[in-house]
Amino acid sequence: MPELPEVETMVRGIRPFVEGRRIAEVRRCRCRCKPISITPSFPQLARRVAGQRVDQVRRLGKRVVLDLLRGESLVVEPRMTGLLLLSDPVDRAHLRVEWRFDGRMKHNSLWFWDRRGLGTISLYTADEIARCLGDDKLGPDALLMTQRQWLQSCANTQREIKVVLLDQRLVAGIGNLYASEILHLARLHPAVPASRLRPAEVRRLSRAVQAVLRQAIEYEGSTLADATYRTALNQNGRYQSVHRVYARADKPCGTCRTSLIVRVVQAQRSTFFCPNCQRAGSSAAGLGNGRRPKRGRGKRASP
DNA sequence: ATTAATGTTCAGAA
DNA sequence: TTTCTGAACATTAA
Repeated sequence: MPELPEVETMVRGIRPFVEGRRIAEVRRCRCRCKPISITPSFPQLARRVAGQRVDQVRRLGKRVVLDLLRGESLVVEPRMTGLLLLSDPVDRAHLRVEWRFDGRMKHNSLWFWDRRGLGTISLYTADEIARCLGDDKLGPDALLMTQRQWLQSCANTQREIKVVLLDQRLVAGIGNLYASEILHLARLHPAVPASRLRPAEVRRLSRAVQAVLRQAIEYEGSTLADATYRTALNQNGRYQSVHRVYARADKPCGTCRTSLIVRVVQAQRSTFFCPNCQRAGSSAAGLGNGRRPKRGRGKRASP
């Protein structure tokens, strides 16, 4: 499930073979699955993109953006099982779209592959990007979010911190897998209301976000048991070997070796955590500032 | 054979 | 305003 590290890995992988090149042709691959969502229609998109040169490849939250020299942008949203590939994939059954480039390099095509088909491809003008993916729809990138921004965002909502991490309007890039890993590293219980986190805890959270995402990028993302996620060159990610909690229900916690990892459901999605390392009440025992009840804001504002 | 589970986003409801 | 629910989809496991 491509989250920030996987999408960043896609961007870095395809960049050398895509930036600066001219798109000769866009083709829809024939597969018998239902067609994925393409905006505007595929023929229109293909016509507007053919002959255009790619200026820049970048990541916007969990999306890959190909800025074209003429000013429009292709936005690829992998969602659950979407991938960008440079090398001809083994499973051709779920290829969706191919971009062919002019010239000859080691790789001359870019494919969008998507087993479940929830992914989308859109061609946007600059206006449309601002409207559909602007600051009101997408929070700061998780790698750029400051401690101050975390403090502010956490103070503003009573929702459980795990659920908050998944809210792309608050912070862009974190998904279900990394949310669990981040909270484990930060030693925070996933069900704590965000507004109840103390400053020291928010600081741990902010640092854990950085640490987990950076290392996950270094390891080129997580390829789970179903082997869906692959890098652009069709390699496995390696961060799954670092996972402490995700998909490890009933296994011993690798950190404390005392408790078993627990799976709970929050907002209809699995959360994994260690009930020993991630206690609901106060943790941060050793750190100065031992206040606890203060964090008021508990009562509803009456209208 | 049916059913549940998987996770991201968005529309629409509470 | 804020938070919650279900639909979209393909595949696998129970």
